[in-house]
Amino acid sequence: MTKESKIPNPTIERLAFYSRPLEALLKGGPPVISSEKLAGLCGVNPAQVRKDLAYFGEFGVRGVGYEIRDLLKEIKGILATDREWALCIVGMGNLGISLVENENFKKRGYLFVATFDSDARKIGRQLPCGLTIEPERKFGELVRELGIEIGVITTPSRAAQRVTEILSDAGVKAILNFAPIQVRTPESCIVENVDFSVKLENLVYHLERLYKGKRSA
Amino acid sequence: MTKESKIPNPTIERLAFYSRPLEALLKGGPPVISSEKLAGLCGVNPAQVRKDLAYFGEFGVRGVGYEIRDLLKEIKGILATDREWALCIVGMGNLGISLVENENFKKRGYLFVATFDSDARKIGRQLPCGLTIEPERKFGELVRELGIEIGVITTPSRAAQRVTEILSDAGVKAILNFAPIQVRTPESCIVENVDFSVKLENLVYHLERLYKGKRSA
DNA sequence: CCATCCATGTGCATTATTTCACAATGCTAA
DNA sequence: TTAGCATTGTGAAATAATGCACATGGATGG
Repeated sequence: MTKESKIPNPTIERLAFYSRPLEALLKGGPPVISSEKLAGLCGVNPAQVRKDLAYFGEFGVRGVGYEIRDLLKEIKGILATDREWALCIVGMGNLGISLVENENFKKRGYLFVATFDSDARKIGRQLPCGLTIEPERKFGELVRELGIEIGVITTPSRAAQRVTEILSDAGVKAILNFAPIQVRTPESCIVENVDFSVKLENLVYHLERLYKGKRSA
Repeated sequence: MTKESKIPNPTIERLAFYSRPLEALLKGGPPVISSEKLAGLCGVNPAQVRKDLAYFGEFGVRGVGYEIRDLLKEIKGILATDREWALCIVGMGNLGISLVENENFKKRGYLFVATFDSDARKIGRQLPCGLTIEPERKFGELVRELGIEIGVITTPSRAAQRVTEILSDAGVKAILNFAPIQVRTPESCIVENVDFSVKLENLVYHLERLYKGKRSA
């Protein structure tokens, strides 16, 4: 609306970040928050908070701060988390199941509406959440019928690329990939990767430096 | 060793990233890879690959490329993933269990050696991997006995800060936090956060822009 | 109605990161 | 032994992101 020409990617990530404490603050406490307070809660610089928000409009009142309820609504509007999204998930191992059963997703409007696996022994099994594990050949049909826009991949690495292709062929527009491999998608499909081990490797790198007394970053 | 003065954090993350395809390439194919090929596999710029590596030494041969086996060994040395690390995990819900049972961690030398929960009904339960769920009061004792350096938090948000403090008091030096909340630690303890919803929110933001025909970043 | 206060919104300097472009250099083959 | 080739390693330019510092402008109280 305002100057959405060139919005830094980190800004988008931080918006999601800001919404966490805001949600908590809704339930009690003052109805207004300053950029300084919010920044403190998120571990960032106050100017950063103001600049991030300013990309999308003027949500604050000078001399006062930001109305928490309004700000949250604005952020959700920006991120498009003010609506529900239909997800499917492929690969119903432990991780897949833990995601499907996770209440945080549902609470935020991310609804798993179909689960898939290639293992014949799993197909047809009913999950606690009520969904049944479907065979992969049903992708196309179910994606269309249920209006699935986002696919989550929790298969082993070796299956991830194949699954990505089947998903994007079926019309899925975005993929959240938990397999520790870089999957390729056509232009029409965007990907985010979540790789726990990368985070751990980050940690141990810094740990090791600490032990050696080398400070870096 | 070479010029470790000021290494960008993204570089560290990418090193972990590079190691994924390298591991796969070890099992077959030519023994040498060029920065261009590796970059292609990881979706980055070739110069980036070379520069990232150059922070730590000269691992390639001009006109030839990088010996895959050697390069992988170097990267593992840099990241300190050439040794085993003892982890504990707190919060044995679905997610916690899926992490403990995850083979990827073990394969990379991240060994869960203790699991904790505050729920009396879970304490004492034995997991498929052989570990028993311990009560939180045993933190101090077990962290010391088992040489635990890294703690993983998979509790609900409301417990995350408390658990962080108990962990760092017990002597844990690094924390991987899966709770969608920013935890504060003393200087002596470093944190990495993994927040799936943030990734999803990123995706839906971009999805929404796509639908509206607005290209950004 | 005006002066003061305070936190926002923002231009600009700074810092960080990426990418280019090319010199350096080991290999290969004649 | 030398020329040619291919790919690294790297200074310097370009791009991106952050943080400062202050002008701006609502709110409040006299």
